[in-house]
Amino acid sequence: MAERPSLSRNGSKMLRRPTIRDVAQAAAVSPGTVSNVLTGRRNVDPAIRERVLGAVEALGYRPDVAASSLRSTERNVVGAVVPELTNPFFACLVDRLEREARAAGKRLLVGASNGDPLEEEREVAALAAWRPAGLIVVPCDGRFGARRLLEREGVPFVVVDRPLEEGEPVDTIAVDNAAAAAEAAHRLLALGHRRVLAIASSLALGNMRERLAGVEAEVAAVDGAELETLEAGFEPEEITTAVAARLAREPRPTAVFALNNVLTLGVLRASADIGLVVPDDFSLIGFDDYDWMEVFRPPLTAVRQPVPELAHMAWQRLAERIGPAAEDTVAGTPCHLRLPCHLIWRGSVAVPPEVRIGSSSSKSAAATTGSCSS
Amino acid sequence: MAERPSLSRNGSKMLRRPTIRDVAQAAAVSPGTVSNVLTGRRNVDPAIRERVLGAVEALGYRPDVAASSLRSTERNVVGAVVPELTNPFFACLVDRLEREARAAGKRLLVGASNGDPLEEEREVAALAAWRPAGLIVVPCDGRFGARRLLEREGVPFVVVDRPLEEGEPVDTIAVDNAAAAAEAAHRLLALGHRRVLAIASSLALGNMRERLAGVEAEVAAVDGAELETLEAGFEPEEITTAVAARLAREPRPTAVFALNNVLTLGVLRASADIGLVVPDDFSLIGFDDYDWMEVFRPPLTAVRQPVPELAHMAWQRLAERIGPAAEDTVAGTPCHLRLPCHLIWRGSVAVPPEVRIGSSSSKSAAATTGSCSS
DNA sequence: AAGCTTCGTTAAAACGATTTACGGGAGGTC
DNA sequence: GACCTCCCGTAAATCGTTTTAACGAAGCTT
Repeated sequence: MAERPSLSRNGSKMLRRPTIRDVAQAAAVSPGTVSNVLTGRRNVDPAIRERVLGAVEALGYRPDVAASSLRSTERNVVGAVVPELTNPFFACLVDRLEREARAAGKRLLVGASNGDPLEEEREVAALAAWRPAGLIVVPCDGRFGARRLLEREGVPFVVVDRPLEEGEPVDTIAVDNAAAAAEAAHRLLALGHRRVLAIASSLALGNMRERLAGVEAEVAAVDGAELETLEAGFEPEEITTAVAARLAREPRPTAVFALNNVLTLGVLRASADIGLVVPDDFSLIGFDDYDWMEVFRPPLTAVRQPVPELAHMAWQRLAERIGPAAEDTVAGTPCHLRLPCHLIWRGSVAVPPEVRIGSSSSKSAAATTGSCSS
Repeated sequence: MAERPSLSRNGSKMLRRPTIRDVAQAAAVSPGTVSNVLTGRRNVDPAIRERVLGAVEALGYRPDVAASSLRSTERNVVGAVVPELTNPFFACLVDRLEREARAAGKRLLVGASNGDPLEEEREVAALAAWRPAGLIVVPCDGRFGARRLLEREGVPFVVVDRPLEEGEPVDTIAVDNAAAAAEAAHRLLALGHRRVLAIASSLALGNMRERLAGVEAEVAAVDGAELETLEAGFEPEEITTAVAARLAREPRPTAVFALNNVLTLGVLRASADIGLVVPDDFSLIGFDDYDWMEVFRPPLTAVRQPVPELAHMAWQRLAERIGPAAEDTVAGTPCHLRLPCHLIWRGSVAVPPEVRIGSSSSKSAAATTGSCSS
């Protein structure tokens, strides 16, 4: 029971942080009782509880997270790995996950893979070392090699936004990419567009493949309609040049569908570079909707993803996996949840020139109701 | 030395995660030696080191972070608290800080205060419980009440982006708000603008006050020039209505300076709502520059902040505070670093109508070189 | 060759909390 | 009143790692 007033280097008197033993001593109880008061695991006499809380307050005691999580069976962190923090879609996702975590009394540990499977694996491994309750991952390719590690280590995880390759028995929370893309394509076709260009980042991504499939199905159903696909990559510059190169070439598509927010921006940049005007020279729909798209001129038609719901459902699913007896009840039934998107109809889509000549109707397309059929 | 093969609930054979003792046993050395190999704190015989690393690999051993940071003197996390994760400015900051942390072998723990000083304090307290090496904070008001807690607890911290109230001996890394705002204002005045509206979120924020001061100084130096200030808040809706209300009233300013990215968006929304056109009805400059502003029509003139440098300097400063003998060498000299911004001149600023009538020069302002004088 | 330093390994203590096992007192039943 | 149960507080064990202290071997000096 030796005293340890521990001086700091500069000699000033700086008491070390109070431990649970200090609190126990101040309240004249045992450390175990203090723990019981703070964690609430066992009942404690009200008078004693007050004394303990008083001592906690007086000393400014705050439990050491490392010590707590070392001994405790309770896991108090959840990891999240996303391709990039600066992409507003992922930023929003992380923000919502952080709120979910806080509401559950846990801390969210975020990691970025920067689109590199190797970094992703490193990040997943690093997070696994924290003994997290689970991981929420947006994989940067359809393989998600790091899943082996998680399975070996017994860490529950949920995949968000980007479905893995077919047949993987993995919990997946995503939007209904095919339906949302199909609805957008359907509207374009209905207006008379026959040359549609769909721009994806990479076909290695499940969400991109699904969106393309949705568009493809609609285009195939319309006689004389042609779908062209462009794989434009991830970096702004490469996207811009790739898109500009295509748009400068005849025959130019009458409608362009940018399959994520970075691509939408790339299309706008390319379009500006080569002097094309939306929607006069081509119509534009983007997957992902952001504030600035509403005030853009023309206002951009876009598919809005329900990111908060995505985060909520991912969290909920992970909670099920974590909960007591999780293995018995939900192990055999990996869920593949699909949330409906919402098509926001604005002014960046017009009737194509061919139709425009034939009919005398107004140039800009009339907005019909744009709710997404789930 | 009892065996513990620990079965999981569903009865499948699942060995517990290997510990350092397992590795030690497999390599026929003591746990201390394994630790020395992995942390590199002490020299280990090459042959033994190979044996240990082999055992680590074979068992898939990964040190438990909680146990490690409980015992170690080394602090392996750094906390970051920002007002909101979804604001691209903070998202970018967090992204860069995360990279800095990773490069330093630490993990960044991010927390959001959502603009609420109480939440901020809770978040800071929560992060302090992790025994972080330090904290990087963007406070949500000029008081930063949570600093008491940090000082009491002895946690080093650096304030970023928003300087505290005068006279606070606190490390602060920010941009040169006054100079950047002054340069922008100077350019507006030089074009002939005399009614300037500066829109801030809240005057409780140090960065806003500095930016206003920069504008004010320039306006005061020009005869007949008037500066009007609007405090528009933080939420998109309130900003939009406040700005719209002002812009609908005569006399309308000929130039608007939105003092952050959210405000810029608010101005654009308000402008669209009441049917005004930039730059015909008023010129617009925004603090903060983002990708979409370049492709906007008209392209938005903006002040670009050096966020990566901001993050780098903040990290570096924190490292100094953390490093050995930090108290002796740097304690008495809180630094107030100011990084230069860059004015990106685009098409959203025009010559005001008064001048336009008088002269026969082109309507849109000619772009002169726009580098920011530090 | 004795004595001293240096180097590398090990056993054991320590970090700060939670959990377990135990024990004493109160209350209830027969 | 004996006996059993329940409740609640305490002491001690424990989590998995790092650090400290001790120790033997090897190298160097004189």
